[in-house]
Amino acid sequence: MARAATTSDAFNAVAEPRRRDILNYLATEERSVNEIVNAIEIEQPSVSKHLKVLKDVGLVEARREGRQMLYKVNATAIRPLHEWTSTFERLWKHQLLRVKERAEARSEEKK
Amino acid sequence: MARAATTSDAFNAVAEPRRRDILNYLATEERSVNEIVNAIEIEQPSVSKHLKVLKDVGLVEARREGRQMLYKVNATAIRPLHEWTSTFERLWKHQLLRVKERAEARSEEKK
DNA sequence: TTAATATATTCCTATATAGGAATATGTCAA
DNA sequence: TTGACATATTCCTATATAGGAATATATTAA
Repeated sequence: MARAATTSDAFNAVAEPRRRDILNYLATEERSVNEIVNAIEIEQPSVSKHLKVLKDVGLVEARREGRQMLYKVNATAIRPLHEWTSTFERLWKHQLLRVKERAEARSEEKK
Repeated sequence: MARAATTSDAFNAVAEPRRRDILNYLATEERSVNEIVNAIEIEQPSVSKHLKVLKDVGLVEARREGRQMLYKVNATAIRPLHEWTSTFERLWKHQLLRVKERAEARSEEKK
């Protein structure tokens, strides 16, 4: 079996760094394909293909305006990712706390 | 060009659902490979391979104890993912707020 | 040493890309 | 209609899996 399709869910779609670049760029505003092409440095066909993947998993929405297609982020589709990572937040806070404690213990020893 | 390696970063490693299953299972406690195999329903060689990927990107740490290898989550490696998704939090809260507002406007019309 | 247990690795194959090149489709203006 | 602009699609190929099967390695106990 091969890897799951990039369009199988937001996790897979977002694994590709270029697609995260696109989402980051769209975070502030709705943009046309050409604006994306100019902002990120990728060929237009590649951008269109990435946008298709993002659209398939609901991470972006598109609407036509004249000759242009305007894309914007559908942030709610990113939420499951955020929520999954949140279940580990308690753990890394705990981890970082222990790192800090150890550092303090070490500086205490030196006194 | 093919897709980036699963070991290229946490985003790619975590795209595979089985690996998220493993991380979820390890979230509560350090576990041996066999415990993982029994908990998740995957063949042992597959589990070992997934663990290798997770270890390569620093998502888990391993230590030997007798014949067993004990794995635990390194939660700090999940943090970049959490942080990236957080940049969109403002957006989905805004989106959900507007959905709510529209619903309220509709129910107001009906009165 | 040998056997048993625990885990890792290798070999195999079907499958799915990502990007480049070329081309198709869609929309507007003259 | 025709040309120009904007975007999408198709075709191609190198590459990287994920899982199954078989086997290798490591560790302990007898």
